[in-house]
Amino acid sequence: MSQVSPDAIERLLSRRGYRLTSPRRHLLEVMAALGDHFVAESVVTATPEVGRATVFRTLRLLQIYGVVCQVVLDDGTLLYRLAPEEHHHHVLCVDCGAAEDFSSPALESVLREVEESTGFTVEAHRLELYGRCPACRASSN
Amino acid sequence: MSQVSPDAIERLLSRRGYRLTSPRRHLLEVMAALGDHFVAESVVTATPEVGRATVFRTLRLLQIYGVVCQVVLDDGTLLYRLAPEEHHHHVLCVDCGAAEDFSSPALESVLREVEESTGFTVEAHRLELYGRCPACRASSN
DNA sequence: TTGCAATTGACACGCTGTCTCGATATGTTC
DNA sequence: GAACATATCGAGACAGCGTGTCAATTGCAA
Repeated sequence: MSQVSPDAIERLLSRRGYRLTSPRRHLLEVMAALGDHFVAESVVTATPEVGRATVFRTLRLLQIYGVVCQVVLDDGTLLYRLAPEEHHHHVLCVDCGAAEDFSSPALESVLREVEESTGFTVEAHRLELYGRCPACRASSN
Repeated sequence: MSQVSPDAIERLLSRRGYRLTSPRRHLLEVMAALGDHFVAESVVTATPEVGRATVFRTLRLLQIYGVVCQVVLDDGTLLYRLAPEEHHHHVLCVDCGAAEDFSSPALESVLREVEESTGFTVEAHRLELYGRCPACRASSN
């Protein structure tokens, strides 16, 4: 599950009729460099030459196409993340903030179950796990 | 899975050494009256005699004791909800905003699976489902 | 090269939640 | 039931994160 390359993202956007502007290229690079996951504000400060509004607009655009995904922390804080294309979820370390992706076919049956018992049609979902990564667990003992 | 009564909540707080102040009683009543789920701001405006900070402080306190839970909407908006005591999740209707609780024993095995494959210890999680409730589905056809 | 719609940047605004700090009220003790 | 210690409160300024507006700019198709 590796990260999508900035190049691939540019092709995706241009295929959809979006313009490849220099702010957009710039933002993609910066996000790739920020790595793992980041707060929107880091992107804003890392790109002084790109306007605040543009950062958030781009973030939203990329979210729509699944290039960027949101991560909700324990306390409700939102992080962003250049995401693998497949649908996935996150496990977050509450100590060091490390994040890892996972996908779970078994979750599908949970959804099916809920659809039956509630009568809702489930179209999307969000699953975040909070815990401790191996490294932090080792160092805290 | 019925809502905890304001009375029971008061007993819980007093058992833990918290004071039963009149703002707290008042807030509990208002939240119960707001029902289903609500934005923090509704509580603030519904209780002009209680200060803004107190509303949020109380909300946080109640969250810690599991009396109130957060609901994350599709777009990242936070709602609050007087919650049943057991651990549970939400299904939300993206059309009308209706919310329903559910609990899923099957989710446990998903967590176990993730622990094994990632090496993380999972201590908490958050699962929200977004979809359409029976009523909205019926009316949109 | 030109024309125009998409996009941008600057900046003010808005929403949600927090901090501070002097004033107040609660539960306990005597 | 009065006094005390302190948890809690209210007001209001502040902070973080995101959005709306609108004139200026730019990508790109013709």
